[in-house]
Amino acid sequence: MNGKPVFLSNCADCTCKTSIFKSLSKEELEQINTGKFHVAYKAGEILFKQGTPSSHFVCITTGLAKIYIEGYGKNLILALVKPVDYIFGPGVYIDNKHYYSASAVEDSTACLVDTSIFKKLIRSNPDFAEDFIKRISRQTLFNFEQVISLTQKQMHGRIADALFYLSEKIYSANPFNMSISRQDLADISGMSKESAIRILKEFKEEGILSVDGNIFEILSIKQLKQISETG
Amino acid sequence: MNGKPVFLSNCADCTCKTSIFKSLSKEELEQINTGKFHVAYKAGEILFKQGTPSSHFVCITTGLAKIYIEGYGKNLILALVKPVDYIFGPGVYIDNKHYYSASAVEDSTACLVDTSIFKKLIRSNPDFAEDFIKRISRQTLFNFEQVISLTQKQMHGRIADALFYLSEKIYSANPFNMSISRQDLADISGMSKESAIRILKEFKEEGILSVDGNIFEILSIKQLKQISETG
DNA sequence: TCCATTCATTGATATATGTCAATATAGAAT
DNA sequence: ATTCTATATTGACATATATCAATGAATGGA
Repeated sequence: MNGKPVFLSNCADCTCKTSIFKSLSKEELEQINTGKFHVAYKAGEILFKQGTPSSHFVCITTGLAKIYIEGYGKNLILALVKPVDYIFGPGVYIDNKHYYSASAVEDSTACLVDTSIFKKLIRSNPDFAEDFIKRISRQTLFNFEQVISLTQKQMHGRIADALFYLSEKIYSANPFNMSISRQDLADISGMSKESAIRILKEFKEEGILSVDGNIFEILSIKQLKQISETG
Repeated sequence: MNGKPVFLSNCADCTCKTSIFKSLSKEELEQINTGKFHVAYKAGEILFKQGTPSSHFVCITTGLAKIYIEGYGKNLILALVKPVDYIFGPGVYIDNKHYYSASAVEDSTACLVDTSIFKKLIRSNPDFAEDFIKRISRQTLFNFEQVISLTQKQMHGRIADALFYLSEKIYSANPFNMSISRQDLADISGMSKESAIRILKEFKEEGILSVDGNIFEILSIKQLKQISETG
């Protein structure tokens, strides 16, 4: 795909579709289309809050959002969500509650689709169901990596992992524009923001990372990988 | 259900079925039955190893197993699995690899069913698919609790959580026979075994817990809950 | 029964990490 | 420009936790 995804009010032609919609027929996309909302959020605004009823599937069409668990006094960022990816929490199939909160990190737009339509399609279209299960599975694997990083690595390794996550998975660039705050970086890495800042400083001093305003560049991928590995 | 589940070579009549099989018809159970293996493991034996191909769905019919990720120098126990529950890792829908290892904690027996049969049923039976998704969702919620406990609570809170997990979810008893080792307890709680032992000692001294050989009893659920809450 | 091996326990010590407080910087608003 | 607010940075300090080493207890073979 070349060029930015373009949002169209008609799902069938819209290029902002998340990839799991590819197994849906025109008529099925039409069903999605019917019960759809398109909303704009300013940076910092909350999309939904942990504990509230979850009625809609959320697809991020532009910008960047974070999903995070509000824990004991601090937040843990489970993931950043960029276009075109969707948020569909585990509560939907349990008790229709959100088990994490989501907020916009950058100005963002999102498409909301009623979960009942989604669930109906999972029952009626086995390809779609399978794609959905694959997607959950991939998310679970990501959670595994995350929990191992958070519980078995020291701070340097965790920040290294977070930097790779940002560069490779989120911004898909190496000098990248860091649109998240230091607090967010800390909430990804499971440490205090002061600690996160200190590690960044050390990386700068060792020439592994350069920071110019909000432009981050990983200067030595090899060294940083090494740090990630050795914990 | 009263009395112990009884294993029968015929799935349709066997009471060792995991609850998600309830949405399967007799013929569908017959399919499961055909490609089935029933195996006995001695305590300590490995059921499968992280990184190996995952060809079978594993249902624990007697005993107790642990599933654990082999991380950087130490293990993290993701869950204990008791009868009648099954193990079906996220790798099955990604690359047919195990992303965690499993071993028997007590002498155990298990039924193995080829994953392809399982996947076929998910495509053909929407109720079964939905039950499966519900099950994964519940597991994800459990992972969330776990990661929050591990990353945001101090050792006392984490051991408290582990003790509740054992008493409520695994042994379903209050004076309970602790069949797992201190190392396992530590691997559940994400700390060194020495630290785990020290916390247990403190709980004993404070009269919150009694330990007589392998018999553990939570003496003050209230105080222990308190410790779990305050992190 | 004794030995050998694993598991549990305890103490002493080092260190990774969080907390608190102070200051600096940058953006937004007036 | 100036003030105001949120964010970023730095330092000093307290402490939670791991590591290392030694010992004790329990378990299973021969």
